[in-house]
Amino acid sequence: MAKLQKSIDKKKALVKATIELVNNNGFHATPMSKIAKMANVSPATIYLYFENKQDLLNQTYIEVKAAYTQYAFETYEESMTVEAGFELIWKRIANFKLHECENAMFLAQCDNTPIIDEASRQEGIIHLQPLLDLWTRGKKEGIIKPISEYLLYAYAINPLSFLMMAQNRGAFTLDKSHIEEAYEAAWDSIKK
Amino acid sequence: MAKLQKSIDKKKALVKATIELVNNNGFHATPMSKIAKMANVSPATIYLYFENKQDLLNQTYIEVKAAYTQYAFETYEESMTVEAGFELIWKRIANFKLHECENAMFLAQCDNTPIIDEASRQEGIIHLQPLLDLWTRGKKEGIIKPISEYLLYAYAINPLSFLMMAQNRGAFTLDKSHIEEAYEAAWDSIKK
DNA sequence: AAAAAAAGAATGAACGTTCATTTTTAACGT
DNA sequence: ACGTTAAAAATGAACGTTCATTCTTTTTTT
Repeated sequence: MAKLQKSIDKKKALVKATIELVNNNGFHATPMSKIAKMANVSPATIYLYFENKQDLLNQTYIEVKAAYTQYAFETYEESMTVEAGFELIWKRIANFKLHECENAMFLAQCDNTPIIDEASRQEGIIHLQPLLDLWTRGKKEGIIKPISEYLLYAYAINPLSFLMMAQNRGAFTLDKSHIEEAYEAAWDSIKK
Repeated sequence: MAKLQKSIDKKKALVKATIELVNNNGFHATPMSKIAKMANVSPATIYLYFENKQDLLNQTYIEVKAAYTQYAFETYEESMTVEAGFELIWKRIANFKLHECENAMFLAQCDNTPIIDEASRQEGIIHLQPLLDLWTRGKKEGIIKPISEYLLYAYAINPLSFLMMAQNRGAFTLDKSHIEEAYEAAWDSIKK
C-alpha cells in the first residue's frame, strides 16, 4: 500500500515534469536527465516506470487526453437538447483550455507534430465520441448543418486551441465576455 | 551570375529538405546530416548559407510564411467590398493550405511549438495586416461582428489548419464542395 | 536477510559544428 | 582563345559534447 502509493507519486511527478518541459522546450530538446531532475528522481528510475522516452511521452499524452475528455463530458447527459448539450460541452472545453493551460498546450503540441505514435493519437480520438453522437443527433433533428464532423470540429472546437495559444503568448486575454462571444461564433458556424 | 545562381539553388534545396524532414520527423529529430544528404550537399556546406541549425529553421520559416501571405493577398485589392475581399482572401488561404500542404504543414508545426524564435514569429505575423485592416473596415461598416481580431482569426481562418491536418492524415478529403461549406461556416461565424 | 526500488556513474551512439583539404570559379595576362 | 592563379565554394573526416539507456552498487522495504 505505502509502496504502491510512493510509486504513483513518482510516476505523477514524472508525467508532470514531462508536460512542463516539453511545453517549454519541445520533446526532443528535453533530456531525460532534466525530466528526472525536475521530478526529483534519478534518470535510471524513469526506466522503472516507462519503457523509454517515447513511451513516457505516449503515456503522458494519453493520460492528459483522458483527463481532458473526462472533464469535457463530466456533467453532460444524453437527455439534454442538442443546443444545451453543445453549449455545455463547448464551455467545459473552453474552461479546460483556458484554465488548465499547461495540459491543453501539451495536447496542442502533440496534436500538431509528429512526436506522438499514430496508435496513441488514435486512442486519444476515441473519447470524443459523445460529442460526435450529439452532432449526429443535431443533424437528424435539423438543428445543425448537415456537414462532416471534421468541419464541425474545425469550426466549433478547434478555434479554442488557437485562442489558448494566443492567450499563452500574452497576446490576448480570454475573459468571461470573450467566452460568450466566442461561443456565439462557434454556434453560428455550425447551427443550421 | 552563374555562380550566384548555383548558390541560390543550393540554398533552395536546403530549405526544401528542411521542410520535408521537419514535417516528417520534427525539428530536433532531424539531423543536419540528413538535411545535407537530401539536398545533395555536404553537411559543412550548410554552414556557408546558414549560421547554424536554428538559423536554418528561422530562415526557412520566414521564407515559407512570406510565400504564404504573398499568395493569400496576391489578387486582393482594397477597393473590394468587405464581403468580396474576405471571400477572396479566405479562398486563397484555403487553396494554399490544401494544395501547398508541405509548406502549410511546416508553418503549422512552427506555430504550435517552441522551435521558432519569438522574433521570427513576430516577423511572420506582420504580413497579415491587410486581412486585419479588412476586418476593421468590416466592423466600421457594421458587416462584421465587433469582436477582437483574435476571435475573428480563430473562427474564420484557423479552422483551415485543422482541416489541413486531418486531410494530411488521410482522415478526410477537402474537395470543392467541402470548401464551399467551410467557407459558409467561416463567414457565418464572423458576419454580424 | 532477501527482494524491490532507487541511485549515480558509465557506455556508446548520435549529432552539431569545425577543420584541413580539394575542387570549382572567374579574373587576368598573354 | 587559353593557361595561370588566387579566391571562393564545397567537401569528408574529425572533434567534442550531449544524451538515452544500462550497469553496478546502495538504500529502502517487508
